[in-house]
Parts: sequence; structure tokens; C-alpha cells
Amino acid sequence: MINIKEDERLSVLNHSCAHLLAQAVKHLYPEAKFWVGPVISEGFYYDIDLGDYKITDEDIPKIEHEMKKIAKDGKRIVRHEISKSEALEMFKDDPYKIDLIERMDEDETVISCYTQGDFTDLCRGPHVETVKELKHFKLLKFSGAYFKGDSNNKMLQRIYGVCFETEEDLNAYLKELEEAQERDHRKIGKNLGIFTSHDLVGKGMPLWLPNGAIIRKELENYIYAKEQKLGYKHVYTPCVGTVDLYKTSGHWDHYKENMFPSMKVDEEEFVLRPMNCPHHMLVYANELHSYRDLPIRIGEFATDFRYEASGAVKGLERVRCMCQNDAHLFVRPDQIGEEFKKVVELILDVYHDFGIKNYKFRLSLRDSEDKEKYFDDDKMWNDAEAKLREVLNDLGIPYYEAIGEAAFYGPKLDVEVKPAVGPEVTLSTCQLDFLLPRRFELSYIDSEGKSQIPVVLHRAIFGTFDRFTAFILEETKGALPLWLSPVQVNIIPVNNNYHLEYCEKIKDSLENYRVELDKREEKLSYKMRESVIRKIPVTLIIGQKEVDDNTVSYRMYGSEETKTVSLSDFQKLLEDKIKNKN
RNA sequence: GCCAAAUUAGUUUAAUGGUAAAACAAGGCACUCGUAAUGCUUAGCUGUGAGUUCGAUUCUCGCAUUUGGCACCA
Repeated sequence: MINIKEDERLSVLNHSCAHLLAQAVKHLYPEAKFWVGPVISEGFYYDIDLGDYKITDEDIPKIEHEMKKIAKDGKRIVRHEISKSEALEMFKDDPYKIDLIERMDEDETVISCYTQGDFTDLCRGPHVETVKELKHFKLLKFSGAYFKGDSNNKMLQRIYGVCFETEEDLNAYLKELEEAQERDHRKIGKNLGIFTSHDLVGKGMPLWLPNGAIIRKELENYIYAKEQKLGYKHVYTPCVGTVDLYKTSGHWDHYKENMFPSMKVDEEEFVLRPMNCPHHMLVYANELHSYRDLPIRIGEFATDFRYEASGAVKGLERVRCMCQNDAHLFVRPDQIGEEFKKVVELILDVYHDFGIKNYKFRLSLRDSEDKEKYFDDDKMWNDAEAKLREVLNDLGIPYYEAIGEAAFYGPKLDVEVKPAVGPEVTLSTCQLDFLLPRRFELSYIDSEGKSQIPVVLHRAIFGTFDRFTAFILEETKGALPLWLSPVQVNIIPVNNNYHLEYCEKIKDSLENYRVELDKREEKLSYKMRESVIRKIPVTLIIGQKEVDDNTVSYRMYGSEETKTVSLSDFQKLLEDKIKNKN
């Protein structure tokens, strides 16, 4: 998918188109006041205050029509430069523009405006020469958007659109948007019987169907093996904890709003756990540790519950009940770099196995101005942030820094991916934590017999199994690699009367695989069609030829070619595919 | 949570102020078949609670869920 914002020409075009949109809106709704109209990776938008009037579906074609009309007139787009005081005078009736102008630097003496026909907007530019160039655009959607992105502020109305240089480019882009919908894990998940939901269970509470459960189990087995090899110790702990547990950890103060409300049982007050750190702290505290024992790596496939805002819930991607591929690494301060590096390497290893290529590393740091949100210890933060940067630089991994995205207890490295529909989400995460070990009074005995406080790394490679499955379904368009596929081999006999016995024999010989034998009294082509629709990786066609020659004929998903081989060669082929994860 | 829109059979869709149609899927019968749909047949549906109305799936309102954004995302 093309990123408009990263293309210089398209950026100018789309930004100019945002002005065209504003002009058209001004023509149709003279009372309209305008906030900002930036270019984004998907095109452009403009935030507009229409008073009490709400944009409807019928307005969009009208606005588009007006935009075309203005574009046809072909007015030039002219730049003026004015001083701050002139600007304040010029836009004196427009509180939004005044807001923008007042925030501009006093020294920045030149403020620019762009005029096209009867419409002038404050803008840094640049723009295209004339509105005539804005021919191939489309308004895509509209919604409410908080003024300055703050939910305490008034909601403005935002209209999104996109503009291209040619009609072909525009159509190609719109087609891509449509195709993205086909790739949406919610659609695939429904079609392939991966997951469902029910009002009686509740919002954001997915039910994993048998096919989804197989995928999840394979993911669990895969990451469990990796983690065991790396010296992780896996545990099981309860999905609830007492309120006091979360008061001890500090989450009660910082995270209560995102937790399900507490429930009283006898004299104890419980919450459904939103994360597993406190439980794992207590696993660590169960015995006395020597500096020689560290690092200690506690892993768990742990079900957590979070009170996600109702508008945020989405398929398997954002849920209220999820299973984390969680682990907490208890390390000595001198081991931070090495352990953090191992986690990053594990992430890279796993992404390689899944063929995931489009992801970004985000180093999430605190906003040092915000003493409310973050644990207050400047030295701790500075040391931790420096450590993470150092490792990333040593590994030569490209990343970007995000101020104010850290957890309250420490900085973190997140891996972000882009779903088929909607904004980027975090998949993997690795978080450094100097705080929780202190709150739980964790310790180890150093070489001089003194008690020391360990450092904790929180990490989740898949993030949650839910979100990772959603992502993998979109990456593969539901055509999962053999090792993950709920049904791996589908056997279709040409004639049930003559070939079934041989098919049963083949099925028995593939006992290590998930095999289906389609015995239904249906036409071969009918069964083949269904096998393809279900995206089963391998379909076997078994008829008289195969029975006579003691062979199998197979067709791989995505190919129309049929190959015939001996059963042992076929088994070898499956083994190789599983081994190579393709 | 906020701004909107949507909700009809298992699924995808149609229609209507006089309680609903089709395709696929499912059940039954026939066909015994070589790589994306054999034919016939049976059963199955208006999210939920109010209101308006002689009568509501259709109009109005509330609720739930879903969808697109915004905000949130330890």
C-alpha cells in the first residue's frame, strides 16, 4: 500500500486537495470554521467545525461535486506572506486560526497564506500551481475527531479523502482498499471457522473455534519450544489476584481504569488480572536466589482481562480477554544488555520463521515533563533508556523513538505492524522495569553475601496469541503454512466404491498430520472447489491410477498443477515443508 | 467513552406499514463421478425493549452488538 505522506509529489497534491475540500465545504456551509487539514499516509483530512450541523452520507457526494466544480474553474493557488499581526487581523473572526497563529514563534516573522479564488487558508504550503491539477480524488469517510486530539475538547467533524495524479492511480488505490477488506482477519476468521463471538458471552470476548484452537496450540508449541531452549521456566498462575496484589505492584493506582471492577468473595477482594507481572514477581519471591542463578526467566501463556473502551474492541486484534505469550526475566544490572539483546534476537528469529517483513521497532520513552504518569526517578529512567538505545545500536537495528509511550515503570521496545484495516498495533514488546522488584522487595544474594535488587524485563514475543493470530491470518490471507493449518491434507477419492480403502491406508500412514478424508457422495470437482475455498494446503486426488501404481497425486494450495509421487516421497515432502515452516 | 452508520436463515444478500425472497451451506432422494459448483427436494430468518398504529421487520425512541473514525492501548 502506497504511503502518500512519504511521496513528496503526492503529499503536495493531497494537501492542496484538503484546501479544495475546505473551499467546497465553505461554499456549501458558509458557517464552517476550519481547524487543520494535514496529509496522512492514507491521503488527507480536514477537521471542520460545522456548529450543530452533522455531516451525513448524502453530503459527501455534494461536497465532491462542488470540489470538481471548483477544480474545473481552474483558479491559480497564490501564496501571500504576511506578518503575525496582519495574520491575527485577517483571521480575527476565526478562533481556530487565531489559535494556530498565536502558537507560532514571534521570530517567525513570515506567515504564509494560500488563496484560490474566493478561499484563503493559513498554510505553510507548498501547493500545486492551480486547482485544475486536483482532478482525481475521492472522499473516503467522515467521523468525529476531538479538537487537538484531546477527548476533553469539543468534537470537530473530520472528512478523509485521497488524491492522485491520474484516474488509474486513484482506481488502483481504491481497489487496494477493497482488497484489504478481503484480507481482514475478521472476515477470514468467520469464513474459515477460526473464531466467533456471542452477545451472551460479551463484547471483546472471542470464542476460539476448533480451527482457531489448532492454530493457537501450534503457536503455543512453537514458542514454548523456543523459550525452553533459551532457558525459560514456564508456570501456571491464576487469572485473578487480590486488589492488594495490584496495590503492591502499583497498578491499582496507575491502571485501575483499565481493569474489570473488583469482586468481593468472603473477606477477599479480587480483580481479574490485566497482566501477569505481580504473579510472576511472587513466583520469583518463592525462594532465595543467588547471583549465580540469574537470569531467571519465568514464562506463562496467561489469560488476562482488560477493560478496553467499547469503541476500541476489534476482532481478535483488540479484545477484553486475551492470552499473552508473557515472560518476566529477573536479571542482575550487569545482565540487562545481554538479556535485552537475546529478547530482540528472539523477536527477529520468530519474525523470520513467519516471514514477517513489514514491522517497525519503536523505542517508547517517558515524557520527562509528565511526573504524574511515570514513576519519578530521573536516574533510573536515563540509565534504562540509554541501555536500550545502546543495545539497539549495537545490533544495528533501525528504530524510532516515541516520547511519552513508555510504561509507568520503565521504557520499552515495541514492534509495530499494520493490520489490513485500521491503525498500526503493537505485536511484540520488551519492557525494562526497575520498579516492580522494589515494590515486591525482591532480592538476590551477590558474591559478597549482600542482598541486591534484581531488574525485571517484561517481554511478549507474540504479544498476545489473539493479536498475533489476527496478524498472521491477514499476512497469509488465510492460506496458512502447512505447519499452522487446521487441516493439512485433504484426501479426495475419485470413486468411493473403488478407492476408499486405499485412501484410508494413506490416511493411516499420515497419522502425524491433520488429515481429512472427504468420503461424501459428491462430484470430485465439487470437493476440489471446497478444498480450495477452505485454503487447505495440500489436496490429494486418489483414483485407479494411484491405487494401481501405489502413488499419490497432490495439488498444493495456490497451484493448479498436480504431481504424482510415491507415498514415501510425499511424506518426505510434508516433513520438509513443516521443517522449513512454509 | 465520543461522532456517525448498520443489524433480515448457518453465510452472503433481496423486499415490504398487512409478519418475508434468493443463492450457497444443512437434511433427504437420485447420479458413482479424474482436479473450482450434478439434478430434484425438505426444513430454516426480521438483534432486543418500549412507543405510534386496527396492524411494525418496515416509522420513532432506548438498549445491545457490529462497522468506520476519534480518544484510549501498562
